Amino acid sequence: MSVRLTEGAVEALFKGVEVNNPMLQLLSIRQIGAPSASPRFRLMMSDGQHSLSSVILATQLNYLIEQNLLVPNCVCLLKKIIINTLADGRHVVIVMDLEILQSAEETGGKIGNPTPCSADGKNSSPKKVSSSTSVSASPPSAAVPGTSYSSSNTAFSASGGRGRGFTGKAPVNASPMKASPMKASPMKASPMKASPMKASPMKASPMKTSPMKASPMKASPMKASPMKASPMKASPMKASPMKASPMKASPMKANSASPAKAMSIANLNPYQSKWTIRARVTNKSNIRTWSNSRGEGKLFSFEIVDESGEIKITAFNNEVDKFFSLVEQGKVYYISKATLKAANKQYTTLKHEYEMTLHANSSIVPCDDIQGVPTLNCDFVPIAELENRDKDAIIDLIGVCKSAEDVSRITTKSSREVSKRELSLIDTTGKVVTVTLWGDEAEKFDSSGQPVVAIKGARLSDFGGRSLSALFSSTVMVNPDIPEAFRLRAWYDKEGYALDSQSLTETRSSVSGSRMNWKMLSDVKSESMGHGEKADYFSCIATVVYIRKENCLYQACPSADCNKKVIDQQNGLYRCEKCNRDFPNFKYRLLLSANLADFGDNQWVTCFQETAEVLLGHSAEALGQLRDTDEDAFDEVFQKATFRTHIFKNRAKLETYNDECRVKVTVLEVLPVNHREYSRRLLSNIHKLAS
DNA sequence: CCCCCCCC
Repeated sequence: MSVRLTEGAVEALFKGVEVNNPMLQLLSIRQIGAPSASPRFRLMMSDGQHSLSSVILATQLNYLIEQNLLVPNCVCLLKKIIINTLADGRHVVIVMDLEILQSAEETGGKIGNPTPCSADGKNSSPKKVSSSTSVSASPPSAAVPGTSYSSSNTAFSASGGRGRGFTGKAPVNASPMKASPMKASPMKASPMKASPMKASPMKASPMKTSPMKASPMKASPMKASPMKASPMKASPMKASPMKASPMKASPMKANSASPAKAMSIANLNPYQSKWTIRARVTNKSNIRTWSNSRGEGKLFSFEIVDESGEIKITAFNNEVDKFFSLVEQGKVYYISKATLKAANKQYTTLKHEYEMTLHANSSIVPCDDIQGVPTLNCDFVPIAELENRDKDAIIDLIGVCKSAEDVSRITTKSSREVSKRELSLIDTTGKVVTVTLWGDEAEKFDSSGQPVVAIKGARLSDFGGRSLSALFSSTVMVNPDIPEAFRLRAWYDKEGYALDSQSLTETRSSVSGSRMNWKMLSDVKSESMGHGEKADYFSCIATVVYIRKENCLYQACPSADCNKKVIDQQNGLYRCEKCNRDFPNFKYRLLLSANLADFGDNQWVTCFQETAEVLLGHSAEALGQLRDTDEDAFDEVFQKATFRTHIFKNRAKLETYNDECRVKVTVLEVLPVNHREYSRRLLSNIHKLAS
């Protein structure tokens, strides 16, 4: 079988015209520069008519040569190339990604009799281009911002383990090449595919991700106080990241010596130095110092985002002095003349192949034109879904901070002191998860008012089942100005707060701790609980067998701290004796009597407002409305709450009522039972009964 | 050129 080389492609490339997906034959390989751990290979490629020797293989493809996959006479599809223009006007083609479509054996020798392209005017009569790749040199002026390259198949498209969405540009395969000869080739099954990146990951998800990405976002990351002065504001993202501009569909485009105004982050690479990007700072670190055998110094780093992707930037020493105060979280800048190097995947949570280092000539200029520059790309994972995610996954999460611990100091294994604070976040899945904040973020966090908290890039741990930990690279936002946050706020205030929510994180303080004084209901009588001077506190796992719905609601004084029952004056006013005032309104409060049972006994208990709301799964206010408007629905609430099993934390105290002494049990907290705890208690009780 | 991501 034979493949068809892309006629005319070599001549086009020689002239600096980009060709999308040319199919070329490799004629020879030469190592250039000093031998090193990462050598450079120069290739001579042919289209059957001409040959071109100014072709350099990007080092990440060196393995193809080392493994003898890329050998003379094989036929390659160049899937991503970059054309660099040298000072003297010559062009160098960097091959970023290629696929070997036909082995040297299959090809069986040199195709045609190509003559070398050289600067001596050999190319004065451009040949007609083969139908498989229309070569048309667009004028440089046609370049648009962010598309200084023709797009290609797979290079730089999103892939990898990061769960969050990536608003990268869709890969546009503009190549008219249809049936890939590869399909028919026996090579297909072999590891000849040169692309180091997974193919076609883009179709996987950008659209299914949260609407946030398509929305303007005003966030207030805690770590950035300047944010308060300059709220992040972004114009809406293009609704469809999958849509390609006509420009990008152009199979070829002239490589401009003076690059277009803005390059996209996803296209940044070490092989081209003349670029400017326009991007928003999303995650600025503090200044850190280091001291090791190689020396000492200071640095800070930050991450930037544009509509194509994200990249990390680091500044050292002089550049720290120069740029630290200029670079503000949330602001947009033009950035140019920085060094690109391979990202150390061990340390980055971003997906970019490269990261950036600022140097003496680097330029960072604030940019007022923020049109189209997105803010954070978050792909929030529902809390219930965390159970199905792998340990160590990097997760974006949003939830209402139901509760938070006080900040505490811990000492790490390496004897460093650090502050930490644990938050309990809940979302509409009704599940709760513990998130740990560290350092400054832990100290500054204010949980008052149960704020909505969004975290980009937290790490999932399997501690206590499932829990999350903020990283240095995480961004924590309190009450971010995004639709998800508004939705969560409304949901929580309406119903979420009254949910008998279950935590994915089992902590000692919540349930399984030694602080729990576990009892069976029969112990209340047999141990004469509540008979002492002080009340007895105990916990049990029990099932609700009856809830008295009569008189469970009362009309209470509407003032904030008064829950006194009001007297209906029958004139539209309600009197609070305690406040000595008449009010035009009241609030509903719950005071519930329920009968709980376990295998040994049953017990009447009292639930006040908060515990009653959890038990019934509705707010007192909602129940009051329901009783007044829909009695069937009201009854159903009680039916649904009956025969449910929970953990009850209780207080037992002897009370005298109408000259009769009896133990009153008040429920202080209702917690969900998980299977593990249930089994543990069951075993413990069996032991107790047996002894 | 850093690379710390911690604790129960």
